[in-house]
Amino acid sequence: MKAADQKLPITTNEDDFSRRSKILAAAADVFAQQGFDGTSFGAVAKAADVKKSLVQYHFKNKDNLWQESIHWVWKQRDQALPKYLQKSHLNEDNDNSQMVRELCKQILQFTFDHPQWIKLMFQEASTPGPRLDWMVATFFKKDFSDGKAVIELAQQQNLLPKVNAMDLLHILSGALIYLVNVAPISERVLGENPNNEQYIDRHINTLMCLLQGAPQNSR
Amino acid sequence: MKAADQKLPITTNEDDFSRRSKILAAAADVFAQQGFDGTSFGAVAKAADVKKSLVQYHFKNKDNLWQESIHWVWKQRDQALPKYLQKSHLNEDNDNSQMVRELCKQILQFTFDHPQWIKLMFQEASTPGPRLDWMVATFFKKDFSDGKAVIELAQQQNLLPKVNAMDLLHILSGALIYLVNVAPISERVLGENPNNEQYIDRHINTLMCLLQGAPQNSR
DNA sequence: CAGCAGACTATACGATCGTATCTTTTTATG
DNA sequence: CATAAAAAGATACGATCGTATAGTCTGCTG
Repeated sequence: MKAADQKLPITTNEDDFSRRSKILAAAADVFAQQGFDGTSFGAVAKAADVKKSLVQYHFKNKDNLWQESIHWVWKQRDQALPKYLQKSHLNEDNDNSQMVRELCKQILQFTFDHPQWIKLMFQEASTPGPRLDWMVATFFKKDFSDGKAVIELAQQQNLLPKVNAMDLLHILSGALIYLVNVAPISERVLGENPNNEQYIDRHINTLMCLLQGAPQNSR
Repeated sequence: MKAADQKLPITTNEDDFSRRSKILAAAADVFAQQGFDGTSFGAVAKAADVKKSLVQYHFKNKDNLWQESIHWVWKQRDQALPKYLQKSHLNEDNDNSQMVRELCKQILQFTFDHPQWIKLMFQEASTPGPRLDWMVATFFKKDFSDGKAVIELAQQQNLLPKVNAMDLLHILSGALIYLVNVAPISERVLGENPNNEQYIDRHINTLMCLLQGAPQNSR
Protein backbone atom coordinates (compact mmCIF):
# COMPACT_ATOMS: atom_id res chain seq x y z
CA MET A 1 0.00 0.00 0.00
CA LYS A 2 1.59 3.23 -1.13
CA ALA A 3 1.48 6.20 1.19
CA ALA A 4 -0.40 8.24 -1.39
CA ASP A 5 -3.11 5.66 -1.36
CA GLN A 6 -4.43 6.57 2.04
CA LYS A 7 -7.81 8.10 1.90
CA LEU A 8 -7.90 11.86 1.46
CA PRO A 9 -10.23 13.50 4.01
CA ILE A 10 -12.02 14.87 0.93
CA THR A 11 -12.59 18.40 2.21
CA THR A 12 -11.37 18.71 5.75
CA ASN A 13 -10.33 22.20 4.74
CA GLU A 14 -11.48 25.15 6.69
CA ASP A 15 -13.79 26.97 4.31
CA ASP A 16 -15.26 24.11 2.36
CA PHE A 17 -18.92 23.85 1.63
CA SER A 18 -19.70 21.24 4.23
CA ARG A 19 -22.56 21.82 6.57
CA ARG A 20 -20.12 22.21 9.42
CA SER A 21 -18.63 25.29 7.83
CA LYS A 22 -22.08 26.62 7.06
CA ILE A 23 -22.86 26.35 10.75
CA LEU A 24 -19.60 28.07 11.67
CA ALA A 25 -20.35 31.02 9.41
CA ALA A 26 -23.85 31.33 10.79
CA ALA A 27 -22.65 31.02 14.37
CA ALA A 28 -20.07 33.75 13.83
CA ASP A 29 -22.84 36.01 12.57
CA VAL A 30 -25.15 35.33 15.48
CA PHE A 31 -22.45 35.53 18.13
CA ALA A 32 -21.20 38.84 16.74
CA GLN A 33 -24.70 40.28 16.55
CA GLN A 34 -26.34 38.84 19.65
CA GLY A 35 -23.44 38.19 21.98
CA PHE A 36 -22.61 34.93 23.72
CA ASP A 37 -25.59 34.89 26.07
CA GLY A 38 -27.94 36.12 23.37
CA THR A 39 -26.98 33.25 21.09
CA SER A 40 -28.72 29.88 21.33
CA PHE A 41 -28.21 26.61 19.53
CA GLY A 42 -31.64 27.00 18.04
CA ALA A 43 -30.89 30.44 16.65
CA VAL A 44 -27.65 29.26 15.08
CA ALA A 45 -29.41 26.27 13.59
CA LYS A 46 -32.11 28.46 12.08
CA ALA A 47 -29.50 30.88 10.70
CA ALA A 48 -27.60 27.99 9.13
CA ASP A 49 -30.81 26.31 7.96
CA VAL A 50 -30.01 23.06 9.71
CA LYS A 51 -31.47 21.12 12.61
CA LYS A 52 -30.52 22.08 16.12
CA SER A 53 -29.29 18.56 16.80
CA LEU A 54 -26.82 18.82 13.94
CA VAL A 55 -25.22 21.86 15.51
CA GLN A 56 -24.72 19.93 18.69
CA TYR A 57 -23.42 16.97 16.74
CA HIS A 58 -20.59 19.02 15.22
CA PHE A 59 -19.87 21.06 18.36
CA LYS A 60 -20.14 19.30 21.64
CA ASN A 61 -21.23 22.33 23.63
CA LYS A 62 -21.79 26.05 23.39
CA ASP A 63 -18.29 27.06 24.44
CA ASN A 64 -16.83 24.78 21.81
CA LEU A 65 -19.11 26.27 19.15
CA TRP A 66 -18.03 29.72 20.25
CA GLN A 67 -14.32 28.92 20.17
CA GLU A 68 -14.54 27.37 16.74
CA SER A 69 -16.49 30.38 15.52
CA ILE A 70 -13.81 32.71 16.83
CA HIS A 71 -11.15 30.67 15.08
CA TRP A 72 -13.16 30.85 11.90
CA VAL A 73 -13.60 34.61 12.15
CA TRP A 74 -9.92 35.25 12.83
CA LYS A 75 -8.94 33.07 9.90
CA GLN A 76 -11.25 35.00 7.61
CA ARG A 77 -9.78 38.22 8.98
CA ASP A 78 -6.19 37.18 8.45
CA GLN A 79 -6.98 36.05 4.94
CA ALA A 80 -8.74 39.28 4.02
CA LEU A 81 -6.50 41.89 5.64
CA PRO A 82 -3.49 41.47 3.31
CA LYS A 83 -5.67 42.15 0.30
CA TYR A 84 -6.54 45.55 1.73
CA LEU A 85 -2.96 46.35 2.69
CA GLN A 86 -1.82 45.51 -0.83
CA LYS A 87 -4.19 48.09 -2.27
CA SER A 88 -2.52 50.82 -0.25
CA HIS A 89 0.85 49.82 -1.68
CA LEU A 90 -0.24 49.82 -5.29
CA ASN A 91 -1.27 53.44 -5.51
CA GLU A 92 1.24 56.29 -5.47
CA ASP A 93 4.10 54.51 -3.81
CA ASN A 94 6.55 57.37 -3.71
CA ASP A 95 4.70 59.91 -1.59
CA ASN A 96 5.04 59.07 2.08
CA SER A 97 2.13 61.24 3.15
CA GLN A 98 -0.22 59.66 0.63
CA MET A 99 0.97 56.24 1.67
CA VAL A 100 -0.08 56.66 5.28
CA ARG A 101 -3.40 58.07 4.14
CA GLU A 102 -4.04 55.10 1.89
CA LEU A 103 -2.99 52.71 4.62
CA CYS A 104 -5.38 54.21 7.15
CA LYS A 105 -8.15 54.34 4.61
CA GLN A 106 -7.77 50.70 3.69
CA ILE A 107 -7.65 49.66 7.32
CA LEU A 108 -10.82 51.62 8.00
CA GLN A 109 -12.56 50.13 4.98
CA PHE A 110 -11.40 46.68 6.05
CA THR A 111 -12.85 47.25 9.50
CA PHE A 112 -16.18 48.30 8.02
CA ASP A 113 -16.20 45.24 5.78
CA HIS A 114 -15.15 42.81 8.53
CA PRO A 115 -16.72 44.07 11.77
CA GLN A 116 -17.21 40.64 13.32
CA TRP A 117 -13.86 40.26 15.05
CA ILE A 118 -14.12 43.79 16.44
CA LYS A 119 -17.55 43.13 17.89
CA LEU A 120 -16.50 39.81 19.35
CA MET A 121 -13.41 41.40 20.83
CA PHE A 122 -15.26 44.20 22.56
CA GLN A 123 -18.03 41.91 23.71
CA GLU A 124 -15.58 39.87 25.70
CA ALA A 125 -13.48 42.86 26.75
CA SER A 126 -16.55 44.45 28.33
CA THR A 127 -17.27 41.33 30.38
CA PRO A 128 -13.86 39.87 31.26
CA GLY A 129 -13.94 36.19 31.98
CA PRO A 130 -12.53 32.84 30.89
CA ARG A 131 -13.46 33.51 27.27
CA LEU A 132 -11.47 36.75 27.22
CA ASP A 133 -8.49 34.98 28.79
CA TRP A 134 -8.64 32.42 26.03
CA MET A 135 -8.80 35.09 23.34
CA VAL A 136 -5.85 36.92 24.86
CA ALA A 137 -3.69 33.80 24.89
CA THR A 138 -4.83 32.63 21.49
CA PHE A 139 -5.00 35.83 19.46
CA PHE A 140 -4.49 39.15 21.23
CA LYS A 141 -0.90 38.67 22.34
CA LYS A 142 0.06 38.07 18.75
CA ASP A 143 -2.22 40.83 17.48
CA PHE A 144 -0.70 43.36 19.86
CA SER A 145 2.81 42.33 18.91
CA ASP A 146 2.04 42.45 15.19
CA GLY A 147 0.34 45.82 15.48
CA LYS A 148 3.22 47.30 17.39
CA ALA A 149 5.67 45.97 14.81
CA VAL A 150 3.72 47.62 12.00
CA ILE A 151 3.78 50.94 13.82
CA GLU A 152 7.50 50.72 14.48
CA LEU A 153 8.20 49.81 10.88
CA ALA A 154 6.24 52.83 9.71
CA GLN A 155 8.14 54.97 12.19
CA GLN A 156 11.50 53.78 10.85
CA GLN A 157 10.39 54.83 7.39
CA ASN A 158 9.37 58.23 8.72
CA LEU A 159 5.77 57.52 7.90
CA LEU A 160 4.64 58.11 11.46
CA PRO A 161 5.96 60.37 14.24
CA LYS A 162 8.39 58.64 16.57
CA VAL A 163 6.31 58.58 19.72
CA ASN A 164 5.61 55.58 21.94
CA ALA A 165 4.62 52.82 19.55
CA MET A 166 2.00 51.12 21.73
CA ASP A 167 0.32 54.41 22.51
CA LEU A 168 0.30 55.36 18.87
CA LEU A 169 -1.15 51.97 17.98
CA HIS A 170 -4.00 52.48 20.41
CA ILE A 171 -4.59 56.06 19.35
CA LEU A 172 -4.74 55.19 15.67
CA SER A 173 -6.78 52.07 16.30
CA GLY A 174 -9.15 54.11 18.41
CA ALA A 175 -9.46 56.87 15.85
CA LEU A 176 -10.39 54.30 13.20
CA ILE A 177 -12.24 51.56 15.04
CA TYR A 178 -14.27 53.89 17.22
CA LEU A 179 -15.83 55.24 14.04
CA VAL A 180 -16.98 51.74 13.13
CA ASN A 181 -18.22 50.99 16.63
CA VAL A 182 -20.37 54.10 16.85
CA ALA A 183 -21.45 53.88 13.22
CA PRO A 184 -24.90 52.46 14.09
CA ILE A 185 -25.38 55.41 16.45
CA SER A 186 -24.00 57.98 14.03
CA GLU A 187 -26.29 56.64 11.35
CA ARG A 188 -29.31 57.19 13.54
CA VAL A 189 -28.22 60.54 14.94
CA LEU A 190 -26.86 62.14 11.78
CA GLY A 191 -29.09 60.30 9.33
CA GLU A 192 -26.06 59.16 7.36
CA ASN A 193 -24.31 55.82 7.47
CA PRO A 194 -20.56 56.53 7.91
CA ASN A 195 -19.75 53.47 5.83
CA ASN A 196 -19.42 55.30 2.52
CA GLU A 197 -16.43 56.62 0.65
CA GLN A 198 -17.21 60.30 1.13
CA TYR A 199 -17.50 60.01 4.89
CA ILE A 200 -14.43 57.79 5.14
CA ASP A 201 -12.33 60.09 2.95
CA ARG A 202 -13.29 63.08 5.02
CA HIS A 203 -12.62 61.32 8.29
CA ILE A 204 -9.22 60.07 7.12
CA ASN A 205 -8.43 63.51 5.81
CA THR A 206 -9.16 65.05 9.19
CA LEU A 207 -7.02 62.44 10.87
CA MET A 208 -4.16 63.17 8.45
CA CYS A 209 -4.36 66.85 9.26
CA LEU A 210 -3.73 65.99 12.89
CA LEU A 211 -1.03 63.45 12.15
CA GLN A 212 1.22 65.55 9.98
CA GLY A 213 1.56 68.72 11.96
CA ALA A 214 -1.77 70.12 10.99
CA PRO A 215 -2.19 72.48 8.06
CA GLN A 216 -5.24 73.07 10.23
CA ASN A 217 -7.69 73.93 7.51
CA SER A 218 -9.58 71.86 4.93
CA ARG A 219 -12.91 71.98 6.67
CA MET B 1 -56.75 72.27 52.99
CA LYS B 2 -53.79 74.38 52.02
CA ALA B 3 -51.85 73.41 48.95
CA ALA B 4 -48.67 73.11 50.98
CA ASP B 5 -50.39 70.48 53.06
CA GLN B 6 -50.36 67.82 50.40
CA LYS B 7 -48.13 64.96 51.23
CA LEU B 8 -44.54 65.23 50.15
CA PRO B 9 -43.38 62.02 48.52
CA ILE B 10 -40.70 62.00 51.21
CA THR B 11 -37.82 60.76 49.10
CA THR B 12 -39.02 60.27 45.58
CA ASN B 13 -35.60 61.64 44.68
CA GLU B 14 -33.35 59.72 42.40
CA ASP B 15 -30.47 58.67 44.57
CA ASP B 16 -32.16 58.12 47.89
CA PHE B 17 -31.49 55.08 49.99
CA SER B 18 -34.71 53.30 49.18
CA ARG B 19 -34.58 49.73 48.05
CA ARG B 20 -35.69 50.80 44.61
CA SER B 21 -32.52 52.81 44.14
CA LYS B 22 -30.47 49.99 45.51
CA ILE B 23 -31.95 47.76 42.86
CA LEU B 24 -31.26 50.36 40.18
CA ALA B 25 -27.61 50.60 41.11
CA ALA B 26 -27.24 46.85 41.16
CA ALA B 27 -29.07 46.47 37.87
CA ALA B 28 -26.80 49.04 36.23
CA ASP B 29 -23.80 47.06 37.38
CA VAL B 30 -25.11 43.75 36.14
CA PHE B 31 -26.38 45.12 32.82
CA ALA B 32 -23.05 46.83 32.16
CA GLN B 33 -21.07 43.73 33.03
CA GLN B 34 -23.26 40.96 31.66
CA GLY B 35 -25.22 42.62 28.90
CA PHE B 36 -28.98 42.66 28.46
CA ASP B 37 -29.40 38.98 27.66
CA GLY B 38 -26.87 37.96 30.26
CA THR B 39 -28.82 39.77 32.98
CA SER B 40 -31.68 38.09 34.82
CA PHE B 41 -34.09 39.28 37.47
CA GLY B 42 -32.61 36.78 39.84
CA ALA B 43 -29.06 38.02 39.30
CA VAL B 44 -30.11 41.62 39.87
CA ALA B 45 -31.99 40.63 43.00
CA LYS B 46 -28.98 38.79 44.35
CA ALA B 47 -26.69 41.72 43.54
CA ALA B 48 -29.07 44.10 45.31
CA ASP B 49 -29.62 41.65 48.17
CA VAL B 50 -33.40 41.66 47.74
CA LYS B 51 -35.96 39.13 46.64
CA LYS B 52 -36.55 38.57 42.97
CA SER B 53 -40.23 39.39 43.34
CA LEU B 54 -39.36 42.80 44.74
CA VAL B 55 -37.44 43.64 41.61
CA GLN B 56 -40.47 42.82 39.57
CA TYR B 57 -42.65 44.82 41.92
CA HIS B 58 -40.68 48.01 41.28
CA PHE B 59 -40.09 47.38 37.57
CA LYS B 60 -42.90 45.79 35.69
CA ASN B 61 -40.68 43.94 33.20
CA LYS B 62 -37.10 43.53 32.08
CA ASP B 63 -37.17 46.29 29.48
CA ASN B 64 -38.51 48.72 32.05
CA LEU B 65 -35.77 47.75 34.50
CA TRP B 66 -33.21 48.26 31.77
CA GLN B 67 -34.53 51.68 30.76
CA GLU B 68 -34.63 52.90 34.35
CA SER B 69 -31.11 51.61 34.86
CA ILE B 70 -29.91 53.51 31.80
CA HIS B 71 -31.57 56.68 33.08
CA TRP B 72 -29.86 56.15 36.43
CA VAL B 73 -26.45 55.63 34.83
CA TRP B 74 -26.75 58.71 32.62
CA LYS B 75 -27.80 60.81 35.59
CA GLN B 76 -24.78 59.66 37.56
CA ARG B 77 -22.60 60.43 34.55
CA ASP B 78 -23.96 63.92 34.07
CA GLN B 79 -23.53 64.65 37.76
CA ALA B 80 -19.95 63.43 37.84
CA LEU B 81 -18.57 64.80 34.58
CA PRO B 82 -18.59 68.51 35.55
CA LYS B 83 -16.45 67.76 38.59
CA TYR B 84 -13.75 66.37 36.31
CA LEU B 85 -13.99 69.24 33.86
CA GLN B 86 -13.61 71.73 36.70
CA LYS B 87 -10.31 70.16 37.71
CA SER B 88 -8.89 70.84 34.28
CA HIS B 89 -9.83 74.51 34.63
CA LEU B 90 -8.24 74.99 38.03
CA ASN B 91 -4.70 74.12 37.10
CA GLU B 92 -2.51 76.37 34.94
CA ASP B 93 -5.28 78.28 33.23
CA ASN B 94 -3.08 80.50 31.08
CA ASP B 95 -1.30 77.97 28.91
CA ASN B 96 -3.51 76.78 26.07
CA SER B 97 -1.48 73.69 25.38
CA GLN B 98 -1.55 72.59 29.00
CA MET B 99 -5.27 73.25 29.12
CA VAL B 100 -6.07 70.80 26.34
CA ARG B 101 -3.78 68.26 27.94
CA GLU B 102 -5.52 68.60 31.30
CA LEU B 103 -8.92 68.44 29.62
CA CYS B 104 -8.11 65.22 27.80
CA LYS B 105 -6.54 63.73 30.88
CA GLN B 106 -9.58 64.47 33.02
CA ILE B 107 -11.93 63.06 30.40
CA LEU B 108 -9.85 59.91 30.21
CA GLN B 109 -9.77 59.56 33.98
CA PHE B 110 -13.52 60.18 34.08
CA THR B 111 -14.05 57.43 31.54
CA PHE B 112 -11.97 55.01 33.58
CA ASP B 113 -13.90 55.91 36.72
CA HIS B 114 -17.33 55.72 35.04
CA PRO B 115 -17.16 52.96 32.44
CA GLN B 116 -20.78 51.89 32.75
CA TRP B 117 -22.33 54.23 30.21
CA ILE B 118 -19.60 53.40 27.71
CA LYS B 119 -20.16 49.68 28.07
CA LEU B 120 -23.91 50.05 27.81
CA MET B 121 -23.55 52.26 24.76
CA PHE B 122 -21.32 49.86 22.87
CA GLN B 123 -23.37 46.85 23.90
CA GLU B 124 -26.40 48.27 22.15
CA ALA B 125 -24.41 49.74 19.27
CA SER B 126 -23.03 46.30 18.46
CA THR B 127 -26.53 44.81 18.30
CA PRO B 128 -28.77 47.55 16.89
CA GLY B 129 -32.39 47.16 17.85
CA PRO B 130 -35.26 48.90 19.61
CA ARG B 131 -33.15 49.55 22.68
CA LEU B 132 -30.52 51.38 20.64
CA ASP B 133 -33.22 53.43 18.95
CA TRP B 134 -34.52 54.44 22.35
CA MET B 135 -31.04 55.41 23.54
CA VAL B 136 -30.44 57.47 20.42
CA ALA B 137 -33.64 59.43 20.86
CA THR B 138 -33.25 59.80 24.62
CA PHE B 139 -29.52 60.47 25.02
CA PHE B 140 -27.26 60.22 22.01
CA LYS B 141 -28.74 63.03 19.94
CA LYS B 142 -28.10 65.39 22.82
CA ASP B 143 -24.71 63.83 23.58
CA PHE B 144 -23.56 64.23 19.99
CA SER B 145 -24.74 67.82 19.89
CA ASP B 146 -23.09 68.68 23.22
CA GLY B 147 -19.85 66.99 22.22
CA LYS B 148 -19.71 68.82 18.92
CA ALA B 149 -20.35 72.12 20.71
CA VAL B 150 -17.46 71.52 23.09
CA ILE B 151 -15.13 70.80 20.18
CA GLU B 152 -16.22 73.92 18.31
CA LEU B 153 -15.81 76.04 21.41
CA ALA B 154 -12.28 74.73 21.87
CA GLN B 155 -11.59 75.45 18.21
CA GLN B 156 -12.74 79.04 18.55
CA GLN B 157 -10.30 79.48 21.41
CA ASN B 158 -7.53 77.98 19.26
CA LEU B 159 -7.25 75.05 21.61
CA LEU B 160 -7.87 72.55 18.83
CA PRO B 161 -7.09 72.61 15.10
CA LYS B 162 -9.95 73.85 12.96
CA VAL B 163 -10.84 70.67 11.18
CA ASN B 164 -14.27 69.10 10.82
CA ALA B 165 -15.73 69.20 14.33
CA MET B 166 -17.65 65.93 14.21
CA ASP B 167 -14.66 64.05 12.83
CA LEU B 168 -12.42 65.55 15.47
CA LEU B 169 -14.93 64.59 18.15
CA HIS B 170 -14.89 60.99 17.00
CA ILE B 171 -11.12 60.90 16.63
CA LEU B 172 -10.51 62.27 20.10
CA SER B 173 -13.26 60.16 21.62
CA GLY B 174 -11.78 57.14 19.91
CA ALA B 175 -8.25 57.90 21.03
CA LEU B 176 -9.44 58.16 24.63
CA ILE B 177 -12.32 55.70 24.93
CA TYR B 178 -10.65 52.96 22.92
CA LEU B 179 -7.98 52.86 25.58
CA VAL B 180 -10.61 52.18 28.22
CA ASN B 181 -12.41 49.60 26.10
CA VAL B 182 -9.30 47.56 25.44
CA ALA B 183 -7.95 48.07 28.94
CA PRO B 184 -8.98 44.57 30.11
CA ILE B 185 -7.11 43.17 27.11
CA SER B 186 -4.08 45.42 27.55
CA GLU B 187 -3.91 44.43 31.18
CA ARG B 188 -3.73 40.77 30.27
CA VAL B 189 -1.38 41.19 27.32
CA LEU B 190 1.03 43.74 28.77
CA GLY B 191 0.65 42.71 32.40
CA GLU B 192 -0.15 46.28 33.36
CA ASN B 193 -3.53 47.85 33.99
CA PRO B 194 -3.68 51.06 31.92
CA ASN B 195 -5.82 52.67 34.61
CA ASN B 196 -2.98 54.34 36.48
CA GLU B 197 -1.57 57.83 36.34
CA GLN B 198 1.73 56.93 34.72
CA TYR B 199 0.12 55.10 31.83
CA ILE B 200 -2.52 57.79 31.40
CA ASP B 201 0.02 60.60 31.46
CA ARG B 202 2.16 58.88 28.87
CA HIS B 203 -0.82 58.14 26.64
CA ILE B 204 -2.09 61.71 26.86
CA ASN B 205 1.41 62.99 26.22
CA THR B 206 1.64 60.91 23.06
CA LEU B 207 -1.73 62.18 21.95
CA MET B 208 -0.64 65.79 22.58
CA CYS B 209 2.45 65.27 20.46
CA LEU B 210 0.21 64.33 17.56
CA LEU B 211 -2.28 67.10 18.19
CA GLN B 212 0.07 70.04 18.25
CA GLY B 213 2.09 69.56 15.14
CA ALA B 214 4.30 66.84 16.50
CA PRO B 215 7.66 67.68 18.01
CA GLN B 216 7.94 63.99 17.10
CA ASN B 217 10.15 62.96 19.94
CA SER B 218 9.61 62.37 23.65
CA ARG B 219 9.58 58.62 23.46
C1' DC C 1 -24.56 -8.78 0.92
C1' DA C 2 -23.04 -7.74 5.71
C1' DG C 3 -21.50 -4.55 8.53
C1' DC C 4 -19.81 -0.48 10.20
C1' DA C 5 -18.62 4.30 10.83
C1' DG C 6 -19.89 8.93 10.08
C1' DA C 7 -23.57 12.28 9.18
C1' DC C 8 -27.89 13.55 10.49
C1' DT C 9 -32.46 13.51 13.16
C1' DA C 10 -35.98 13.07 16.90
C1' DT C 11 -37.06 13.45 21.44
C1' DA C 12 -36.66 14.19 26.26
C1' DC C 13 -34.88 16.00 30.71
C1' DG C 14 -33.57 19.37 34.21
C1' DA C 15 -32.58 24.13 34.92
C1' DT C 16 -33.51 28.78 34.43
C1' DC C 17 -35.78 32.53 32.55
C1' DG C 18 -39.59 36.27 32.40
C1' DT C 19 -43.90 36.86 34.05
C1' DA C 20 -48.33 36.47 36.63
C1' DT C 21 -50.96 35.85 40.77
C1' DC C 22 -51.66 35.66 45.47
C1' DT C 23 -50.52 36.47 50.44
C1' DT C 24 -48.16 38.80 54.15
C1' DT C 25 -45.96 42.70 56.29
C1' DT C 26 -45.16 47.52 56.85
C1' DT C 27 -46.43 52.27 56.81
C1' DA C 28 -49.20 56.31 56.85
C1' DT C 29 -53.34 58.63 58.09
C1' DG C 30 -58.27 59.29 59.60
C1' DC D 1 -57.08 51.74 66.97
C1' DA D 2 -58.93 51.01 62.26
C1' DT D 3 -58.00 50.73 57.75
C1' DA D 4 -56.37 51.21 53.29
C1' DA D 5 -52.47 51.69 50.40
C1' DA D 6 -47.75 50.61 49.56
C1' DA D 7 -43.93 47.51 50.06
C1' DA D 8 -42.23 43.05 50.25
C1' DG D 9 -42.51 38.16 49.82
C1' DA D 10 -44.09 33.29 48.18
C1' DT D 11 -45.29 30.42 44.66
C1' DA D 12 -46.50 28.77 40.13
C1' DC D 13 -46.72 28.54 35.04
C1' DG D 14 -45.24 28.30 30.24
C1' DA D 15 -41.31 28.94 27.34
C1' DT D 16 -36.72 28.34 26.17
C1' DC D 17 -32.20 27.09 27.07
C1' DG D 18 -28.09 23.69 27.07
C1' DT D 19 -27.38 19.07 27.07
C1' DA D 20 -27.98 14.00 26.74
C1' DT D 21 -29.42 9.94 24.45
C1' DA D 22 -31.33 6.94 21.23
C1' DG D 23 -32.53 6.25 16.55
C1' DT D 24 -32.24 6.76 11.20
C1' DC D 25 -29.96 7.38 6.93
C1' DT D 26 -25.97 7.12 3.73
C1' DG D 27 -21.85 5.53 1.69
C1' DC D 28 -17.99 2.84 1.86
C1' DT D 29 -15.31 -1.53 2.61
C1' DG D 30 -14.35 -6.34 3.36
